[in-house]
Amino acid sequence: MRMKKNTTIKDIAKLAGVSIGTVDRVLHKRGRVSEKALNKVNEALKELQYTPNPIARSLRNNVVHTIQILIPDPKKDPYWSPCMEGVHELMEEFAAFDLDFSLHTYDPSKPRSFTTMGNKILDQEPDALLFVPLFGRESTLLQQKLFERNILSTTFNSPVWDHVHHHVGQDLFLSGKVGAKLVSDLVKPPCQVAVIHVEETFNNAAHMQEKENGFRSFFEESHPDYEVLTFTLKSLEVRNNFDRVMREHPKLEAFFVTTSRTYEVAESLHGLGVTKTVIGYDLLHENIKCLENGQIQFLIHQAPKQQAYLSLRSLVDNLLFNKELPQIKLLPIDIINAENVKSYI
Amino acid sequence: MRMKKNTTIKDIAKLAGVSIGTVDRVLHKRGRVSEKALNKVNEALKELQYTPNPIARSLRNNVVHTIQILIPDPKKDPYWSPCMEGVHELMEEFAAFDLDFSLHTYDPSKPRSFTTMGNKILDQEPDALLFVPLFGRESTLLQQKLFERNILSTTFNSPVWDHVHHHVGQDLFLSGKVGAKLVSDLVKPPCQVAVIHVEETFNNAAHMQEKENGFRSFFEESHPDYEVLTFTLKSLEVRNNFDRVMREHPKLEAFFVTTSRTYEVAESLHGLGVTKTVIGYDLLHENIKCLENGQIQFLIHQAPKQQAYLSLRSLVDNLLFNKELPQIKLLPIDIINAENVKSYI
DNA sequence: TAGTTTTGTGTTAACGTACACATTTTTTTC
DNA sequence: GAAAAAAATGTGTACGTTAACACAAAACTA
Repeated sequence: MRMKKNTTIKDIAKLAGVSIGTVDRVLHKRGRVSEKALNKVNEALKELQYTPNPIARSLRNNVVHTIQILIPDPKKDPYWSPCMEGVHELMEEFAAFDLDFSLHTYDPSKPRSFTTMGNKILDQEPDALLFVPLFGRESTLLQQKLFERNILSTTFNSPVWDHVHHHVGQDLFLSGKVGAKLVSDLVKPPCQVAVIHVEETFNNAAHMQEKENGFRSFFEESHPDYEVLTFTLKSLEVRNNFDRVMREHPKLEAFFVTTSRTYEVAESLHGLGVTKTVIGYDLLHENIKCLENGQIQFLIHQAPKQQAYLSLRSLVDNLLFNKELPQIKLLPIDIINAENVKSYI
Repeated sequence: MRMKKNTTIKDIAKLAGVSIGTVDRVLHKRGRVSEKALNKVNEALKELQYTPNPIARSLRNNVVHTIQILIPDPKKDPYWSPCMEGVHELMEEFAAFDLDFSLHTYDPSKPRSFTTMGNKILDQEPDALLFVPLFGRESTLLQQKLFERNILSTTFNSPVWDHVHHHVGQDLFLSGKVGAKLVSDLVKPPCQVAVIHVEETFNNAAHMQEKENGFRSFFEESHPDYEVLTFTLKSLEVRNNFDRVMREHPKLEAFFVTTSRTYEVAESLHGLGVTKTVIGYDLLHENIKCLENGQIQFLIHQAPKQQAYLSLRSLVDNLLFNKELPQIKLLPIDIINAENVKSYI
C-alpha cells in the first residue's frame, strides 16, 4: 500500500511556481520575497497542508546540544536513585543523537553545595539545565540567572515557587489528601492521627508543608472527628525517642509520614511492639519490605524515575525536534499496597 | 556547543582506510568485501563505537509505512474510548512522518465482526497491525495469518493466549489479588465477599477469569476466614434482579466487579438502600461519580489509553527507527480512590 | 592470450531542510 | 537611457545513510 507521502517544500515550490529557496524564505520569514510570490506560496502551503519533516530538519541542524543535569546525590538519600535510572535510560535512548549530557549531584542537606554546582554549570554555558530545586531561595536565584543567560531549564520533583518556567511533578496538596483518605479508610473515629515530618535538616520544607496542608484539609472539611497532630523529627529522634511520643499520645492510631523515611517510623513502632497504621511515601527498598510484612499499609509513589525521565525528555524534544516545552506536567499520584507494588518495580 | 559529534560512517571509513561504500557493505553484511578490508573496518568500528544515526537512516529509508488499528467500538462500550484518544495522540505526534494509519472498529459482543474486519485488513496487506484480541479463538486465527504473511503485529489489553508475539497489558491475576487486598482492608472477617462478572455476552472470559483466580488466591492463601462467592450476571440482571442476590446472601459485605460495569452494581446496591463495599475496574464517567459519592471505594485503573499509546508506539518505533519490539510490557496496576482520581484525568 | 566472468572497491545520487552564495530582475540615481 | 544599487529569486551544498552504479583487478574460461 503505497499511499501519498507527506508534502515537502519541493511540492510547495512546484505548486506555487517558485524555487524551494523562495519557499524556505517564506517559511522562515526571512524576507527578500515579493508580495506576489509570498501569496502564491501561502496559498500552496494552505492547500497542501505542509508540515516540515522534523527528521530532515534535525539532520540538517547538525549541532551538538549540551544538557546539564543537577540532582541530589543518591548516595546521600536513596530516594534519588531512580532519578539516576530515568536519566540514564533517556541517555541511552538518545545515544545516537548529538547530545552532550553531563550529570552533576549536590548534597541534599547542604544548600551551599547546590549553589556551588549551579555556578559551575553556569560557567559552562550549556544549552539546557535540568535540576531539582530542593532549596527555595537558592533555586530562585539560579532560575533567574538561567533566565538572564537565556539557558533553557526544567525542574522536577520540587517546584520553584517564584518563577515557574517548566516543571514536572505532583500536586502535593492533593497527595496529602490522598494519604488522609487512606487513613480514614483504615482507622475509624474518634481517634488521633499524626503527620510526621522526618528529615535530617528541615529543608525542602515547602514540599512537606504542602502535604500536611492537604492532609489536614481532608479532615477539617469532611471528617472533623479525627484529631490531627504534627511532629517534626530528625531521623535519629524517630529511632531513639519514639517511645516518648507514644507515651505522651497513647490515642494515636495512624501515622502519615511526609517523606521517604516512612520505614523508620514503621520500624520504631514495630520495635515498641505496637501495631498501628502507617502511610508514607516512596518505593524505597526498606519501605517495600515494611509494606510486604504489614508494618506499612500504603505508600504513595512519587514516581521519581518518571519525573526525571519526562522532564529531561521534554528538554530533549525541544532541542532536537522543536517541540513545545510544557509549563507544568502533573503526574498521577499512585497508591501502592503490598500487592500492586510488584507491578511498579 | 562544540563537543565531539557522534562518529559517522565517514569516520570509520577514514580510520579503516577504505571508502564509505565498503564500510556500508560490512555494516549490512552484503558481502563483496575482502577479508583484509573487513578486518580493518571491524577494528575501526570497535574502536570508535559507531552507532548509526537513526535520523539519517529514516530520512533515507523514505517509505510510507501503513499501520492498521483494530479495536472494539467505543460506541458499544465506553471503556474503549480512551484507547481512541491514545491512538489519536500518537497519530498527531507522528503526523510529520510518512505513516499511513487506518483505524477500524468491531463490535465487542460479536466475534464475527472481529473476524470480518480482520480479513478486510489482511487484504490490504499493511506493514503492521495493532489489535485488541478480545476473542480467544478468532484472535489466534488472525495472529497465525499475520505471522504467515509476515505482517508485524502487537496486541494490547487482552492477551492472545496461544502465540504471544508482542503485547502490552497488565498482570490480571495480580490485579485480582490487588482487589482482594483492598477488600480485606475494608471489611473484616468472618464475612462473605462476592466476585461479580458483569457482561452482556460472556466473551472476554479468560480476562475476567484471571482476575477471579487472583482474587480467590489471595483469600485462599492468607485469609481463609472470608468466604468467596462468584456471580455471573448480565447487565440487565444487575439492574433488575440484584435484590434476589442480596436476599439469598444477606451476609455479603463486599463486591469485586471484574469489569468496567462496576457502577451498575454500586447503583443497584444504592437503590436497595444498603451500604456495602464495592471495588471494580476502570475510570468510566459513571464509575468516577460513584467513587466520589462513596458508592464505590476503589477502582483499579487498567490505563487503556496508555496501553493503546504504548503498544502503537512500539510499532512505530520499530518501523521508523528499527527499535526492538518488546515481547511483553506489563503496566502498573493503579489503585484509584476518591482523592487521587483527579490526578488521573 | 584474448575474452569472459567474478570479486572488490570507490563514486555518486538521492531523502528533505536550511542557508550561503550566485544570478537574475527590478528599482533608483544622475 | 545607461550605470549603480537594491531586491527577488534560483542554485548548490551539506547533514549521515543507503544502494545502485561504474570501474578496475583478479580469477576463470576457451
